[in-house]
Amino acid sequence: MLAGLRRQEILAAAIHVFGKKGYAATCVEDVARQARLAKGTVYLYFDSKEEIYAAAVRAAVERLHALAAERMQGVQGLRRRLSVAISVRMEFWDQQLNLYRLLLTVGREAQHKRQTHELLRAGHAFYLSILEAGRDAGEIAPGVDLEAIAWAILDLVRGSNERRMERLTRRTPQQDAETITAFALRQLKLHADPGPDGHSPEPPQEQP
Amino acid sequence: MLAGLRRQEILAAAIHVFGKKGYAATCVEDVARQARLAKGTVYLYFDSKEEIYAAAVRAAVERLHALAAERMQGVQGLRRRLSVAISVRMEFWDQQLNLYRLLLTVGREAQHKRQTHELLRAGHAFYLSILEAGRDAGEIAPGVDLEAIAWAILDLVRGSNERRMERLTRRTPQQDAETITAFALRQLKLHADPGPDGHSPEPPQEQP
Amino acid sequence: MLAGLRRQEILAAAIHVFGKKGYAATCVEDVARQARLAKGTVYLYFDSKEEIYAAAVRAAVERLHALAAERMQGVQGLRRRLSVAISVRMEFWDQQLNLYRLLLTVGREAQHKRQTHELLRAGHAFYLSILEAGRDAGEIAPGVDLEAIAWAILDLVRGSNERRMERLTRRTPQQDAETITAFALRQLKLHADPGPDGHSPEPPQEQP
Amino acid sequence: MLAGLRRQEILAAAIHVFGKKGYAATCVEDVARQARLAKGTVYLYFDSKEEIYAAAVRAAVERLHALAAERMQGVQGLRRRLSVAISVRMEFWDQQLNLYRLLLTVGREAQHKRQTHELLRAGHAFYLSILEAGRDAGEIAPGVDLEAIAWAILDLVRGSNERRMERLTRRTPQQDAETITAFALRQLKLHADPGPDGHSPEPPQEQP
DNA sequence: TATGAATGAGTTTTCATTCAT
DNA sequence: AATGAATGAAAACTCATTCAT
Repeated sequence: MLAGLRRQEILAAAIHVFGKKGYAATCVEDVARQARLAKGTVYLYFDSKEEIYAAAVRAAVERLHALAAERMQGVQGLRRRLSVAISVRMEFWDQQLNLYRLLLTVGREAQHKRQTHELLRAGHAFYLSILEAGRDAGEIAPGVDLEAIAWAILDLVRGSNERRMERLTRRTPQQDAETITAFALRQLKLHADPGPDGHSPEPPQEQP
Repeated sequence: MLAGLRRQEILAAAIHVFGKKGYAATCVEDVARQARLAKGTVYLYFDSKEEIYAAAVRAAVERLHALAAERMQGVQGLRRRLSVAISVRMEFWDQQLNLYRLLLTVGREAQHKRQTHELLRAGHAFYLSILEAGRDAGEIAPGVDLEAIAWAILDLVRGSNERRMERLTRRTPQQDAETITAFALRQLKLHADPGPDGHSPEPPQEQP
Repeated sequence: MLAGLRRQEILAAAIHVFGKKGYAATCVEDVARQARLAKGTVYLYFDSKEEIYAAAVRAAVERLHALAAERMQGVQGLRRRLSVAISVRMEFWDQQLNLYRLLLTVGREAQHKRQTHELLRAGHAFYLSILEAGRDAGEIAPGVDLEAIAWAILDLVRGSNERRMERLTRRTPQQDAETITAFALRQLKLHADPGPDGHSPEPPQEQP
Repeated sequence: MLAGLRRQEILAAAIHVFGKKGYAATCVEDVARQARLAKGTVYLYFDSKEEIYAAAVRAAVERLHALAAERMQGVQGLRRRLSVAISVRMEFWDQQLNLYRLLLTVGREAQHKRQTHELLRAGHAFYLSILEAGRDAGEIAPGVDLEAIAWAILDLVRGSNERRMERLTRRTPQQDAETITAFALRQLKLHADPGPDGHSPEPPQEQP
């Protein structure tokens, strides 16, 4: 039963070429060639080009969720949890820039809207749950609009990823993650924490 | 000689259908049908499908820049200028959601990268110039990373627009603009100003 | 009644552009532009693109026949008549290289075969009648295959014109006409005549 | 792997329909239909309609050159060599009248000029080399314009082929080849040779 | 008469999908 | 399971012809 393996190979190939040339500009033969298979073989594992795309997205999202869950294990405190949450998502997409690009392009075509919305909502829910846990633990004042902040984090993470993808920035995912975390904490009126190694990730910059 | 008018009609039709179905999924005949013209007629006014897209973007950008310049006229002070800058861009795109969608989708196709980058850079430069003017006027402390904040504003504006476009939010562009302005001011360590009508756009929310 | 004049102008324009770009590659608008008219106007004078071509050929052929008849007026003797006949046709086409090109290309398309055949037959008949008159006058021995020689003259004239048209030769129509006349006379077993200015157009070159 | 065979089939079909209707008037679907294939299949073997034409010409020319080289093998003496050279080319094209027609039509379209020139030059060079070998062997007097005679042979061969193609003559290629050879020899001031079977291919016809 | 905007049939080309081997 | 030749629907683009002004 190598069927599962073959599927993985094809998905990896699909992510690669879809991400590089875009969905419309990529033909199934490109995917097959990248997977070192014949065109017909791809159709033994997937019913259509469309399905390949859907499966690729689904697989990536599952891996992201698994990775995020794993990395969040045992991390305590709002500051630490938010920092890890932002870092893990940024680093994950940074490893998958081709797929990320794919999501951004293809995800807007009318036919893929639904799937893209799911993705966005899932990302939003992820950050929101962390923030809400912080509020429930009393770390955040009750009046703050956590929904808006969760969306803002999503927006900032996406923008950073995109600039990196388009080579409009030289910042590393780690640097961006720190900056975004600091931004978020400032919105939450929390002081930036001193960081794991005892010094602040960002100078206080307090006005006189 | 209604050539100019016809072009406008075709552009409007193109923005409509491109925005709805995406660039790749739309055929020139769809555009023609929307404009109540025959396929061939479209080619009397544009050399190619590609050129229609380019013209649509160009026209929108010019209108945006003209509108922004006009609305910024005579607005003084960092807080006011930033607020207007964010509002004008949000409202403009809110009027042009189909075109905005078009930019987001098509703009990622490899062939349109360059044009999209120009657009992003122009947006970034616009916000940055306002911030830098504020720093030069002594309204912002010198150590703040204005580049990062300009990018962040861009990201947040884009995210807001997109959520409105995808009906993931019920907030108005005005509400979002206020929130983003407040976010930005907080990053800049400025106090939110009292607003033109004498009450703060956002409660102080200071932590105890 | 300028209708006739307009037709002539359009035909001249058509010959120019058809000859330059070929029949298929030329669109009616090209013809109209060359004639400094609008596309629709051309259709007031001709029913179709096809008809323009037919009329252009017909007009040229009529002019050729008129010119040939005029130039042959009063020319006596086989040698002189053949020389003039070859010269006049070569020079005529040399003035009309674009139309000549047109005949060569378009004339082969299935739909124009009949017209092209007429043309070839007319050319053949023209040379043949001169040769036959020479034979009837006792200038040519009875056994010679005049039909074949008439075709040969046609072939050689066409080849010369074509090489000139394609710039594969630097010879003038006059030089080529002399050479072909000499070739023909040699086939007819007549000695080349001394020419109008008293010296032979070609050295005798008799074998020792 | 019948790819080579399919290509041949498509080329044969293309030569057939291009030759019949002309290049411009034939659409790729016509070629496909003649080859009993679907339109798309043709594009598996050729990149464009243009390439089909080019390949057809190339293939024919290669076959012609191979055939000519083979048939010239071991043939000695100017008379014999010239006779074989003319015969082989006439017979070859007589077998390929459709392709010949194609060359004549398409070859004049502006875009194919270069290829057609090559063809003409190659034909000219072929005859010229035979004539020059004859001169070098002392069989031809030095003053004769061999270039012009080589062009004349080309013109006459072409004319004969064309008349046969257009059914304007009933002569066989062999008959025409003999006549043209005799013409050529007469221009070269050589006596027509008695032929391989002991009788002259053409009655002496000497003038009294 | 003259115009040129509009039309839509026709052409080249691509590619997702099928299926005989 | 794997292949890749074959298919034909669909798309971009052209241009002869018409017709309202």
